[in-house]
Amino acid sequence: MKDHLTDLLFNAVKQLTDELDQNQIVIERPKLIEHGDFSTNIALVLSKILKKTPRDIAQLILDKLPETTHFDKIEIAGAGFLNFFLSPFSHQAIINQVIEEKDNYGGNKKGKSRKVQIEFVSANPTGPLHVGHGRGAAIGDSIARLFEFSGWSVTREFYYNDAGAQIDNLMHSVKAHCLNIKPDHKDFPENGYRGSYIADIAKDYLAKTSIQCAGHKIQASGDINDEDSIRIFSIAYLRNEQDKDLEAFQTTFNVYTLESDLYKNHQVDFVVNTLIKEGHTYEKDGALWLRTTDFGDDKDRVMKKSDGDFTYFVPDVAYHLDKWTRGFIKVINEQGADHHSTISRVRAGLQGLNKNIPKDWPEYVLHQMITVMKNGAEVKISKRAGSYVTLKDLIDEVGCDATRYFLAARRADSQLIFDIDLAKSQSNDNPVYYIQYAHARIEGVLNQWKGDRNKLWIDTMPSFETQAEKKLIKRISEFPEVVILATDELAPHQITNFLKDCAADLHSYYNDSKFLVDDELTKITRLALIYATQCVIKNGLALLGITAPKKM
RNA sequence: CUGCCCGUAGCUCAAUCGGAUAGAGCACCAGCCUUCUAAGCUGGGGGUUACAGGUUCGAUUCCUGUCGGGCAGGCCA
Repeated sequence: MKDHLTDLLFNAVKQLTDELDQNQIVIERPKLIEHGDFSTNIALVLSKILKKTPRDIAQLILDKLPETTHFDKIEIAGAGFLNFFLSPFSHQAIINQVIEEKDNYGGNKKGKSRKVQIEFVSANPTGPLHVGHGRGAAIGDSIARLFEFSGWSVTREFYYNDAGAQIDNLMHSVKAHCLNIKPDHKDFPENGYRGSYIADIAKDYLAKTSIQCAGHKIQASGDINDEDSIRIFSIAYLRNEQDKDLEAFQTTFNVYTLESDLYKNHQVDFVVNTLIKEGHTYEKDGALWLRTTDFGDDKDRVMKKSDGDFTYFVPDVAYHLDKWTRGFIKVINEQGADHHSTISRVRAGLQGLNKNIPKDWPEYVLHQMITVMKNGAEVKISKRAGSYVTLKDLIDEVGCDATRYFLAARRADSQLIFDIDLAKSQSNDNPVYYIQYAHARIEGVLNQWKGDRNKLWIDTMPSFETQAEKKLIKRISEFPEVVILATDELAPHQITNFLKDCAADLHSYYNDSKFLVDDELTKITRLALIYATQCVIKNGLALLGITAPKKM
């Protein structure tokens, strides 16, 4: 419909001037129903070129537009906007289309089955997942669902930093507990983790428990001096915990990549050697440096420390080379904003490999930090201090659906305040229930009708008269465009906003009109409309990983 | 000090890559259930979009500066 309108306008404008190409024609969806179903500002854009007032130009374009069955009315409004109002013929077509496509309505094939990889959460296995990881999970998983709905072949991936100094830290913390050295003791590792979960790990380790992790059984030796065993057991323990939390959050992954494997398979060595060979490195102060300034960084970075270890971003580069080698032309990394400095380093490292990797590859979505409030005070999240608001706590207290909604409903790049008490007290009138309620209400009506909803279809020209009906039809017709927008912008919150509006339109309609009326034609028409709405809400909620209940 | 993100109703957040009268929810006020789910609807109050300039038909959006918040700038991850 939008494309059709663009064609019509382009052909009309061509008769006035040839100084305009097709992609300059912008079709918008007006906010107010009084402004129609579509509108264009083309006359305002042309006023400078044609040296006429926008309203005069709008009239000229209007005169050149051919007759069409799609629109009832086209009018000039405001400063010179052209507003288009859909005809009953179009209303019928839209509703029937939704009913026909059902679960697929709103999706598209723009991805053409191309591969996209989305990495998110990627928490270090040094503690339970907290609210910040939850935000990453909600946003990352929803982006993945959006890409699937847009016809991409999606791989969801989780990267474990299971090597490096923080893991040693973890091991020493657990070991201290095994030796009965508590966090407040002077011999407890200075940078150790002080959360109570460390004691749990130590207890299970001493009890020689076995843990299921990534399909393998990891058995604790119970030997206090066996640091490797403590390390492996601790990682397995925490990975297992994280997996359970993510499962409860309706989030799954296809691939888990371990940092330690990048060392084992010599991928890190390969990256370092290639960078040396390509002449992007130098030695200084006993360390090996990468000249990232060649690629836009403001400072060169150390790759290999004077003690022989690599800095964290070197395996990151190796990991991304691996992604590239696996054929992912499109890669999206969802991370916390505290990682923003790694972007330039990873990209610089990849450029230095001279493998024709695009400069802006991979793409990043960075979510800002969450401020957690509890009992009117800010909770500082610190793994080392052991203060926590875990994802599990949230799911238990607020519920999976509401938590996912809340965390996905805001732009990633705005800081947000999560008030635990407020979330709990409002759990009953949380916006997500408002949307789910609309879905359940429709289900109730359809059940009482007792007809076969799969045979719902409008085959005579419908007469939708009320504002409520027109608004609702316009809304559901916008869904495919919202999906495209949300996917292009990597912004799931567009879906939550849309659903809230869609539910509001439905509730208004519900209070405005009765559906199960005596007149058969009116009844079928109205039921078809709300059934179509139910499909849209269901599909939208699915993009957010939120359930669509039939009863509430 | 430098770079990135942000600043919108009392509070939490939107605003279709520059559009029409800046919108929702919570909170507050007044109405609506003998009829399909009142977890709902209808109406009302509440704004100099941090501030000052600039660009143009038109700015919450783009540019410059100031103020305020967050995150980075470790041979930590």
